[in-house]
Amino acid sequence: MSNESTQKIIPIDTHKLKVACSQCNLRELCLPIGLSDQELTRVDDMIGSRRKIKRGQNLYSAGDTFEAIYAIRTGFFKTDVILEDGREQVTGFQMAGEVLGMDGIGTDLHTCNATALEDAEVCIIPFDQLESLSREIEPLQRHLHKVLSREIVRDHGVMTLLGTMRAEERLAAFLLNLSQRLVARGYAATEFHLRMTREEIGSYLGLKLETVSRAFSRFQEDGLITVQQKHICILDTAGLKQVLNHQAC
Amino acid sequence: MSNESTQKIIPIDTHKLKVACSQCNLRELCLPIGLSDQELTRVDDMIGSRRKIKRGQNLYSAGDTFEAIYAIRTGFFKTDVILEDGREQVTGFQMAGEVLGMDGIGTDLHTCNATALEDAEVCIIPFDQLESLSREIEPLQRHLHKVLSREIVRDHGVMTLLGTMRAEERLAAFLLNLSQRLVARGYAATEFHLRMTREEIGSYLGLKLETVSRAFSRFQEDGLITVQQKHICILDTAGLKQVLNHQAC
DNA sequence: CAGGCGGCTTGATCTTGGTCAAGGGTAAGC
DNA sequence: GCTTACCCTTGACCAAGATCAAGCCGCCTG
Repeated sequence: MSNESTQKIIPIDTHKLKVACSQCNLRELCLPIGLSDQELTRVDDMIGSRRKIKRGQNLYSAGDTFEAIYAIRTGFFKTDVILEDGREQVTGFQMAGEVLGMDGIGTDLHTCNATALEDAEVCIIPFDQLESLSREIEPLQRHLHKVLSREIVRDHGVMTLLGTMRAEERLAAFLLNLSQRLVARGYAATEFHLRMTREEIGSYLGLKLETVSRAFSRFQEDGLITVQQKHICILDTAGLKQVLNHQAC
Repeated sequence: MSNESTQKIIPIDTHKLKVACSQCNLRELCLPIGLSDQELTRVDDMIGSRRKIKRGQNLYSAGDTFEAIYAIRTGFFKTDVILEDGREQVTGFQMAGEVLGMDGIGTDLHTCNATALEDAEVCIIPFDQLESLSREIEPLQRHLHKVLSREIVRDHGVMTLLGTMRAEERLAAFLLNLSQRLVARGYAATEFHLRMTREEIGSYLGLKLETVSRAFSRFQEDGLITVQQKHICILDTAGLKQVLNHQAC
């Protein structure tokens, strides 16, 4: 993975270094399958550049003019909305292979902040070029629509979580979702480092950080997981799923 | 407005009666502005038929195969997700000029139920035809993307409401949002009939029906609104907005 | 017109999660 | 290596909203 970068001797401007989509191991997450070589080349040409974002920096902020969407190559992000009175709502956590910035299409302004929770790199997908290309490449168009739609469905899931679940159910759902997405990327399902703080988890789940902390402790007491700061091991996936289905009290 | 229909003497099968988009007074809500006559004709051709839905019936249900999205001509809908254990989360209320069904694009299956809360009529927009046409008509493509994106942003708003607001703030936000959307359709801003039950409002807002009822009563005591069953008058819009900004206790 | 039902309101009580506070661990910076 | 700052945990207490319960209103149906 990091072979490429550690072996390089000659200094290269990585911003200009082109890692073609056609070569990217995240391809199946970002692009439709079944594109012809020629079509893939055109996609490669569209994604002209990449951008590195340091931990803590914003990829974009609410109010920025919308020009592109972003495919995450490496790193981990949160998106959030800040209310006038300062309250924060984290609307999602995004990892490699996922797409950021679609909130801006509707108004040509970004409506939320996207912040790197660890050093990250994204592919910049200029949206007008994407629209143009997807008018010509039908599978690309279809894929874009699917990505947009899945975001809507994902949001419905979060609404359901916030509207109907109690604290421990929410955290169980959160851990299981994270685990599942890591598996899809080839990582271990049961052991991982959280990139976000308890407060950010709490904001996402509609809970206070103390409640998140207590729920972690409770899960640990019950033998469902082990917690050491941000290092989580899931010991009993089935048990976590039961927490989810155990509705009410 | 209703001149057209009241003046018709000859009985006509309204299912076959074509009310062209080009003639529809909701056009500016469904379609981009600036289409040429020729383009509008092609859109008219695409939207082949309409469908009436009786109060209480579903336009589509979770699990149905996805084939079309729907533009509401008349009536009022709710969309909801039912969890395995029976819990319901209402994900939105939709009125004339709004678009339903975009949750199905991602998986080719609808992921929620769309239920008419009053007798309704929708325009059926076959999605493959819409994709095809939007590959040719750039403003149509752009518009579709904006509609999808705005749905995402709307969902973020609901997530914020569910994640950070207390009961009375939620209800105030709900009433103001409803009022604003009615105004955009030429209705009175301050007086309207709720089409949904307290329980459905509660599900949408992540509250129990009793809490919704109490919040209504509280607003009435405070002189912000009058409530008679489902008939609402907003007496003090500014006051409701203050409830929203008054954060915490 | 009577009866029944669905939906709404209101009160009393309980529970979950929020709030406030103290203390400890870890990692980054001097 | 020490200090500092951030993050996390845990406890005690509190309050918002859920739950349980009773009764009412208005509408639909027979």
